[in-house]
Parts: sequence; structure tokens; C-alpha cells
Amino acid sequence: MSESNETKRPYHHGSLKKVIVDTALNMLAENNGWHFTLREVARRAEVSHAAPYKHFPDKNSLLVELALIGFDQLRAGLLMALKSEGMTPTDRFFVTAKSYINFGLTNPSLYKLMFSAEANGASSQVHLDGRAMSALGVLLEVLESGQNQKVFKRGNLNDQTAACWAQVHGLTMLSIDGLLYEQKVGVNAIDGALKTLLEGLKA
Amino acid sequence: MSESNETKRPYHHGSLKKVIVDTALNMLAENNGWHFTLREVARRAEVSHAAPYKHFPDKNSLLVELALIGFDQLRAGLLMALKSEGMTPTDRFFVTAKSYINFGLTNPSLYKLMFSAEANGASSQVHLDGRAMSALGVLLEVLESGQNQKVFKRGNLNDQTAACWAQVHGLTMLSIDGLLYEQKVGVNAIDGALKTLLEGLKA
DNA sequence: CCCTCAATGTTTACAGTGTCAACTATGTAA
DNA sequence: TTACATAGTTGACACTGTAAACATTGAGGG
Repeated sequence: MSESNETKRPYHHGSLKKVIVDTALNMLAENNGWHFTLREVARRAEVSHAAPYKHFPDKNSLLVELALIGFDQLRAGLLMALKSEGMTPTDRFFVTAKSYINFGLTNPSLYKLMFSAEANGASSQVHLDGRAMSALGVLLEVLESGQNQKVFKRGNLNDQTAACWAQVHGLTMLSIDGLLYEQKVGVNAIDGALKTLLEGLKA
Repeated sequence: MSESNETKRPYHHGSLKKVIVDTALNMLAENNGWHFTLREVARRAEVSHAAPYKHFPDKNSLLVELALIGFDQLRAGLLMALKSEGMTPTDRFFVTAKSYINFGLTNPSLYKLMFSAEANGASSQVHLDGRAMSALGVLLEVLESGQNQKVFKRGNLNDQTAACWAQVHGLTMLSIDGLLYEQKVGVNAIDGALKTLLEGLKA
């Protein structure tokens, strides 16, 4: 009953690479971490367990591709959040930060994959890829324009970038892992933390 | 030639549990991530591959134990750094933060293990354990005394705690993974970021 | 039109893993 | 002394990533 009466896929799949990526993304969306097995991906794609190797030299290559897609999505989310007009630099800071964190909370496994050195391989170039850099670039642009409007302290843009990035990354990671326990940091730790950091940005 | 002329260990090892933990800690110190295999631990401890199961129900239990030891060490490091007298709250903030980050950079695999939800198990209690809580407690005490001395903004201690914790955690993680690229955040991102956050703490 | 070939599938195999069950050695308490 | 709980070993199982050998096919050159 397996496939004789089903529409039999031709021997050459045609778009297996895309199917593999999509399947893997779906598995990431199931929020079981990024430690899925390549064989399970193949199983769900209904191909043999070695078929993915015709499209990716190893499991890591697939993970890198997924991570870069994640950075595309992150950047898109940030740009979307910033689209509306007439926001003050302060608004833009909050909107960007919340959108960033929200991306992580919505796609926890993908987010962790994006920032997992093990997944990205020892000599990872993922974070130097333009697709990853430009996600951070959005944050940088917010800070820069805030400085230009004299709302944020003029000065070392690098320091502010580092502070904001570390802050949102830290909040995202801690939040994903459910570590922002109320007894440690209260009920609305994310907003509170962002507000505290914002005080340090303001001119 | 294996062990006939060596001092033969008695059948009952006597302190295998401790040896396993120490061996695993040594392997973590080799900075190859916390994805070592239990069998390799057993090999180094020169016992059979199943021997660890007499002391830990599964690999995860060992990882949890290691993580808790990590929190002990982290707390000890923070307290050590704060021991000298006569520091201003600002000094104490920097010293604590730098010590925290330094712990992570000195023990990257251990640090990642401590904060890996996968390693700690799905229903992890690690971070609610007193040993983990009290590490964060050091940071909290620094902020509280800073407020009392009117150097830090009086107000929501939770928010400041969240901001500082997320900041040092984020900086530690990014730094461990080598993501604080100069072209992104300059040459001294850590100090710069901490300085920026400190501005938000000061009264 | 046929025939070859590269691309892309499948099958089989291997070493290595976490874990379990069965077995074995031994220090200790009855 | 003897029984037993404790703590070791051995062997097995299902699973993994990956490589090699094999099979099927679509496309392009005679």
C-alpha cells in the first residue's frame, strides 16, 4: 500500500535541495532544538538517508544554510518593524530590540542554531557573511540616526552597538531557555532591562 | 603489556564518581565544547564504557552535575574579585562584570554547558538550584549596595539585574563564540558595552 | 534517433554513540 | 561463613553521520 497507488515521485526529485531545506526549517519550527538528525530530514522528505549528501557535503553545510536563512528572516523582521514613519529614536530602539527578541522567541531553535558555534563549524564564516552582518546593520543604523538626531549620546557608536547587541542577544538567549525567572528578575524583565540600557544611551 | 606490571586498580574503584566528574571537567577544559562522549570519559578513566551508569542514570545527569560545579566556581570567582576593600559601586560593577565574563572566557565549554537548555534537560531545575541562584545573587548584591550608596539609580532592582545579567551573559556568549568582530563593534567591545550600560545605572 | 555521461537518486557498510540487560567480583553485615 | 547490595564488565541494540558502490534518468552530441 506504500506508493503503488500514490502519485509516484520520479526518480529525480527535481527540487530536493529546496525540499530538504524546507523540511529542516519545519523541524526547527517544532522547537526541539537544532539537533535533528539528517536521516530524519531525509525520512520526512521521503528520500533515502543518503540523498541529502548529493546536495550538501555534510550535515554542517545544511545547518549553515539554515542559519543564513535565519539571518535573512531576522533582518526582514527588523526592517518590517521599523517601517512605520514618525518614530522617535527611542521608539525605534524599543521596536528594534523587541522585534529582535521576538524573532528569537518565535524561532528559538533557529535562533540558537544561528548563534551556535558548534553548528556553524569550527572555522565558521557565517557571522561574517553579508546576510548576517546586515541584520546587525539594522541595529547600527538605528543607533546612528539616534545620535544624529542628538537623542542618543554622541560618541563611540561601536560601544553602543556592542551594548545593545549583547543586551538583546543575552535577553533572547535567557528568555528562550526560560531563565528569566520571576524570582530573579521580576515579571517584565525584558522591558525593564531595555529601559535600563536606554538610560545609558540617551544624551 | 597492558596492566600486569602496573599497579592494578582493585575491581571496586572506590572513587569512580569523583574520577568521572574530574575527567569530564578536564575534557571541558580542553575547549572542545561540552559534546564529549560518555564513552570517552570512561576510556580516560580507564573503566568500561558502561561503568559511569553505576553513578549517573544517564549522560545528562553528569552534565547537570558539571553545570552546578560551574556555578560554584563562577560564584567563587565573583566573590574573590570583590574581596578587596574600598571599591566604589562603579568599581564593583566593573569588577564583577569583568570577572563574570572572564570566567566564561576561561571556561568556555563549561560556561556554555551551564547555559545549555539541551544539556540541562528539558525540565531543567539547574538554574533554580541554590548553587546557580547564588551566583546571580552576587551581582544583585552589587547593584543593591550601589543603590543604597545612591550611586546607582534607585528604583527597580529587578530591571537593573536583568539588564546587567543579560549584558554580561550576552557579552560572554558572543565573545566565547568569537563574534565580537572588530568590524562590527570595534576593538574593545566588552569595556565599551559595560561603560554604556553603566551610564544607564548611574543616578 | 541513439548513446553516452553527468547528475542525482538508492543500497549497503562501517565505526561510533547512549543505553540496557546479563553477568561478575567484592566488601560488608547477619 | 554466607548472603547480599554495590559497583564493576561484557555484549547487544537501535541509532547516527558518512563513504563507497550501484542504479536510474534527463540532456546533449554523433
